[in-house]
Amino acid sequence: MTEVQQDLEDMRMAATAKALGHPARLRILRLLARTPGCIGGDIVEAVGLAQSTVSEHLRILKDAGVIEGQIDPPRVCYSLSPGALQPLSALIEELDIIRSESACCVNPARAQG
Amino acid sequence: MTEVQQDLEDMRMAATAKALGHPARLRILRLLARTPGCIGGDIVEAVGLAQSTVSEHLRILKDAGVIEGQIDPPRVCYSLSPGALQPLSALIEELDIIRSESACCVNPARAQG
DNA sequence: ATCGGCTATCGTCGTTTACCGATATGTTTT
DNA sequence: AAAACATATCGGTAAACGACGATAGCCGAT
Repeated sequence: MTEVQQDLEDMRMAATAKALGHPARLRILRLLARTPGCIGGDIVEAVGLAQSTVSEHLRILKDAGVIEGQIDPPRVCYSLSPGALQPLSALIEELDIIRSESACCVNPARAQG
Repeated sequence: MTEVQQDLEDMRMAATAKALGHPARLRILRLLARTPGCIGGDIVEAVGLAQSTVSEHLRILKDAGVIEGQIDPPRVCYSLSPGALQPLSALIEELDIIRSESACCVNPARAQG
């Protein structure tokens, strides 16, 4: 992977992580994961914020590709985008693997100092 | 788990996700994972930002508990905090599991509509 | 005691976020 | 056509973020 590709990848993953970076949005995601059918204003009630604020959080999640909305007038049915968080999950795993393959942080030359 | 505990948990996880929500910080994490010894200004060079900016990113990562810094004068040796990202990883997995256990988003009553 | 290298903090600036109430949009029902 | 409903967007405000240069703090070396 070239440097530029890596940068783009980083930007996308950072955007995904950023979308998860708010308690209300995590709450929304949990709610969507567990609620099978179309829910509407239920989300508003569940998170305890104004409707416009919740709508904004939903937009952020949608822009990040974490959720999808399908129109079902007069509602919009939101649901998790399957696999959208996979890259982030993979990164976490990757960091752990790389780390454990490398020596500990402490420089060997200093480890005895 | 009580509602309040869940909220606290959400706040912590959101804070972790937020810390990952910037390309420069992902870059730093990858660098730290792969670099065995103590690196210092190398990080500054690698991310291509001002030293003060990088220091700020490091502080954010440290505050979120994602990395640790151990003093090795006149440097500070940063390294990944093992397991710090595990809760986030677990959440992602949890969302996927819950989702796949539930019916699809579409309300059955409307699926044929 | 001073110098030099490394990291942290401060002050600043412009941008973005979070939140809300109010309003607009779009769709079904009456 | 109008009413009812759900969601999106707008306008505004306060706070947080990202970036930088300048400067302060720390410690080893001279």
